[in-house]
Amino acid sequence: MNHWLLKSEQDVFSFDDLLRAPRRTTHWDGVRNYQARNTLRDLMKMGDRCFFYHSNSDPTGIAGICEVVKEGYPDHTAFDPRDPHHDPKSVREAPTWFMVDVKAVAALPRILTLEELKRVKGLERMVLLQRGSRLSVQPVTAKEWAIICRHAGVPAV
DNA sequence: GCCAACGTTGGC
DNA sequence: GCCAACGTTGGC
Repeated sequence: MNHWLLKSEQDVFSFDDLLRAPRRTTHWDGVRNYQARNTLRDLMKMGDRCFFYHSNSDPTGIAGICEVVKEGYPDHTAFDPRDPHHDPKSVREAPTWFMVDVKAVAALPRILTLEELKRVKGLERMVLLQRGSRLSVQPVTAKEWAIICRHAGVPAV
């Protein structure tokens, strides 16, 4: 099983929004970056766990854990001219952009803020903490996952 | 293929 | 709101 981190702005779609969604599930649409697209399309597998991170928020940090419940499939919002994420270059016959479905597993007992994560030993090389890191879908190593779960006081599953 | 200009992300 | 870092676009 692999682990990932997904970024969302709290006031656009928060972890609480995911908890309130039907079946606590949503499709992770709107990603328009090729590296993140490759991860969504090729690497994220059923049951993989993801940290749900609030970027550009107050506070900024990891709010909860979710899991992949549907593997990569075309992001239909790219086909819709009225959608803010519309991309005319992506067509149904040859989609450019992909998404997965994720389901909420549990909120963390408290939000682990970015500031706090920066001080946790063992996370120095985490993608999230690298200078200028903007990837909205990114890998988390098994070690990093375990360290963060222990820090949050939740089982590392 | 280079690279300047531009738009976006996201921490602060 | 500012601005550094990054990815993409497009002229050449």
